[in-house]
Amino acid sequence: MSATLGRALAPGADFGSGPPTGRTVCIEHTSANPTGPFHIGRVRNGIIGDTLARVLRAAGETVTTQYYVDDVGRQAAMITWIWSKPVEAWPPPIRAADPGATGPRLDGPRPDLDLGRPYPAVSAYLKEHPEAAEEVAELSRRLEAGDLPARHREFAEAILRGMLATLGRIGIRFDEFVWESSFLADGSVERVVQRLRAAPHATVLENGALAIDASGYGLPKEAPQIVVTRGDGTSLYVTRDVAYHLAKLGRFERVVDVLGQDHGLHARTLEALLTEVGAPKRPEFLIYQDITVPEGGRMSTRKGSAVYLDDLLDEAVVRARAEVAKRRSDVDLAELERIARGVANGAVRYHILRVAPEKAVAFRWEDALAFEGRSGPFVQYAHARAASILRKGERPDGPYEFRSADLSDPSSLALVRSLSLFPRTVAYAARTGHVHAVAGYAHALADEFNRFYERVPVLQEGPERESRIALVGATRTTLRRVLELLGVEPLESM
RNA sequence: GGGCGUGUAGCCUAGUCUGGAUAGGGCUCCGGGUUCCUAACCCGGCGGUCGGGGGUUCGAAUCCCCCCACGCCCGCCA
Repeated sequence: MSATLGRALAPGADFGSGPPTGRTVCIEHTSANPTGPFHIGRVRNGIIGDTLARVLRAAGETVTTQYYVDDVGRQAAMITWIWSKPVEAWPPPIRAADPGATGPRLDGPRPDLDLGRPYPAVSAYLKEHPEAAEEVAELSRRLEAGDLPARHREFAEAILRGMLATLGRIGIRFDEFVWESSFLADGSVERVVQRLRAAPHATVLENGALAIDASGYGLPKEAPQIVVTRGDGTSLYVTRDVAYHLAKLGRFERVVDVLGQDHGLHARTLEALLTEVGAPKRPEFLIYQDITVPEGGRMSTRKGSAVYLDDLLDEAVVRARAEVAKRRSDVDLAELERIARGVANGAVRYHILRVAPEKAVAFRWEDALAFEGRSGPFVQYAHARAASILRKGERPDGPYEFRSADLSDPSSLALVRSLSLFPRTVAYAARTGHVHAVAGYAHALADEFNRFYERVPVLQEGPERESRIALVGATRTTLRRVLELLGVEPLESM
């Protein structure tokens, strides 16, 4: 007991953190194409990736997060294709999707909405209009040749800016952005192609396309070959991804990619190509399953089944505001708003994190907005209770002193036991990538504290008072730490 | 057809890597709890063929084999 409490209460120490490993690790996550706002399906990637980064940092790793921006593919080409035309010249079906558009609006509060709005219509239109599709294909070829149209990068950056603002609402930020075009510009894609040409299983197809015979890599039988350049010599996405990964593998000791299950085959293809070019090591993949709609199927912007993160967060704030207003007549509007946002964001982040990544999640509003039970607000509430006791005990930040003998009742012992589990939980999550274990631990600790709270009158005058305050101090610190790992705001009151 | 993933009470979920005793939680539902540190809480109750069948083992949700269901992927797209 003394050891656990001592570590949890040590001033300045990060209870639960491991010593620095000296190891550098790159976590690539999210990497959504800049084509429009995030829906909740896409953002599972970011929430898992961001949390993994926090957990690995706590475990002592030196973490760099990267967002890989695809600015040279067909999707990027579609955005530039449509916005390079005067709006009056847009095909009517696309025009109909964004009737208010007058031209590319880059300086609005939501450039991802402004520029991404016509995207689904463009996508649909191209399927039925080969001549337009050919224009986009031609543009795509230009992009890949390094011939970027005047405002191309501007469009991509604007949409990305809007998307990142949304992610920022739930605490997701990136250390670095890596643009796919940079690997074409610096010649590294070309070097990859050269190496693959000389690789053990290289073959040239009838039309001149370069491929790798993948039969030895255990890939599906129907995909015996990995094509790395088209007949016209241009590279494919996976080829450019090899260049990106060689750069990452050369710079970081560990490389982790957070990928949706639909990219599972891509991951194995990438591994095969990295082996072919003689890469010294390989990336680790953290694969998560989709968030589906209750009726089944993935979220789709075009089908109208997508739930946007911003809308979810807005609704969460509305509901949280009502909850806070119900019980806090003592706070002003600004404070009420601050608490509501913290609760709302905590609920949404926790809802995604509570489930193992390999489980598919059927999105339901009432689940995502739950503030009770196994939820973010449940843990936040326990933290707020602890903080409140410490304020009233006039020991918000210590110093804390305890005698083990004062904490020999079952509730205190159980709480200490729960606290002692924190370091190994962090270590486990870091080792396995099972960040949901941290969410589970957070709930278990909050649960144990709530029981303690119910049974032990901490501030009651008596010989145990100081020790009990110390135990609450240790719990508050640990709850704060675990909430930070989850990216959920540790509210001082709610 | 092949590959990958998932299947645990009405619903959601932990545990499966590393086999161990009555399979933990949450939601819903029912019944309690507030002169006392925030009731977004606590206590009790209802509810389980751990997808099915074989096998290994003293012992299987967990390991092996077969099958079933669901999801995703199997482009010179990304």
